[in-house]
Amino acid sequence: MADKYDSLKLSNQLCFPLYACSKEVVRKYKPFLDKIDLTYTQYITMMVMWEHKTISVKALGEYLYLDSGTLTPVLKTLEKKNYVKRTRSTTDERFLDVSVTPEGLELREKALEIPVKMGECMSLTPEEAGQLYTILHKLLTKID
Amino acid sequence: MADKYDSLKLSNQLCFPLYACSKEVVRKYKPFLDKIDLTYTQYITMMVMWEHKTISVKALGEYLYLDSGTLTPVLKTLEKKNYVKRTRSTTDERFLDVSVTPEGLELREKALEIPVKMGECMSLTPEEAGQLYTILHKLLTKID
DNA sequence: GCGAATTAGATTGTATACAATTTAATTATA
DNA sequence: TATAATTAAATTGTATACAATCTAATTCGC
Repeated sequence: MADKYDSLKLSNQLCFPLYACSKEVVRKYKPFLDKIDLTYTQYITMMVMWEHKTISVKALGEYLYLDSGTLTPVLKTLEKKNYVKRTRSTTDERFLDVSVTPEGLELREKALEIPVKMGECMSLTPEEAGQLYTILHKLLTKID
Repeated sequence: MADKYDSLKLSNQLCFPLYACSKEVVRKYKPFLDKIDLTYTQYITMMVMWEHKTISVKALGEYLYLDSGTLTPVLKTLEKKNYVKRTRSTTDERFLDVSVTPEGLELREKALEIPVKMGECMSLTPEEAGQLYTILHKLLTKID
């Protein structure tokens, strides 16, 4: 029953389940993230902030695969919530330094349960999780 | 060097590479999709239309994991481009039937090269592609 | 050292996503 | 069968994403 359009079937795509899975997993985070009043994008931004304390928007964007068009409004929102501070770099004024605030660091404690809860939702064996991790990282580094 | 915050590191997340990969792959489609003047969301919608010819918005949303809030504007755009037609169902007027037009079917020919080109970009071995496919489908079905 | 090229971030415009609500049609039930 | 409950789309509001452009600061080439 093969025909020349088989490659255009949704069920034969690799990209589509990637896209759909990503959305569904992010959606799955929502109830947990609601508890600490963060969106998923704000959450991954805070993850970088917790690890680096101070970082430029450019470097942040490289970690998160996001550009300033996305990050600027996200960082302004996080600043309004008092989780980060934005200051122009003194050595090179083109750079904007983002720093986590004490309130931002406190949030880290409340966020600790999130990876645990999410792991429980994902019902993958450790082998599958490992394979998925390896393949996704290969894709991420090899794609451009 | 393990500390209690390790699980909150971006590099230890499984969801983040999923999210980042999905975005990067969709971005990779752009040059190919630009040639046929479709966005990625419009493209996957047309993929379902090519296969089903006529389908309700509800069924379309189940295939694509999208709700009417997303699909209504996408379908209106595709209708404006003359690729689909939207008609209220006569048997149950709550349903909206979406049908592919002759112009929409013509587009299928031009889209044929897209999965080929994308496959070349993705640099995964057949084993990896198979594993990824299997794991993503498991995740998609098991997550809710 | 100075004009050109580059760079970082902000802005603008377009297109998703999705939760929550609304509207209209259909079905279930007392 | 009249009303309540349910259902499918559309609408509203908020938050991304990202390409393209803009602005200001810095660096490069001569």
